[in-house]
Amino acid sequence: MKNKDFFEKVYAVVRQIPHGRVTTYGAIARYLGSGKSARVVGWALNQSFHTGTFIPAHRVVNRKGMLTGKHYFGFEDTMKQLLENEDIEVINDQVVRFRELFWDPAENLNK
DNA sequence: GGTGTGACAATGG
DNA sequence: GCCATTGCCACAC
Repeated sequence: MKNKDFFEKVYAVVRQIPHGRVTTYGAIARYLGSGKSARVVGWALNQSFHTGTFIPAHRVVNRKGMLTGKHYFGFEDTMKQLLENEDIEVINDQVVRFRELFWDPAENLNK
């Protein structure tokens, strides 16, 4: 098995994020079992664009609920628009009620 | 195979 | 509770 499987898992989890919900890199990392490889999760999303594999990365934010990677969408407004389309309030690149919209894959997907 | 980087997280002050 | 530093894992060069 190649370590690239890690990327596949990341993509799979992000795709399984329900509509109108958001999650954090750390939650995904823990779900994958790495736990401390939260950075790799974000990195995988960045590579996903390069590989052509699109995933709702706008639903994935850091633990602060901030849209750190909005710039990677091409246009900063793109990520914000997508979130607004999901009934998610985004103010100043920050998800409002992020704590309420937080979706933990480890509990919902029940690994 | 070692070094550097990265859309982070946890801990300490 | 916020700011600064450290640790961490995976991938590219």
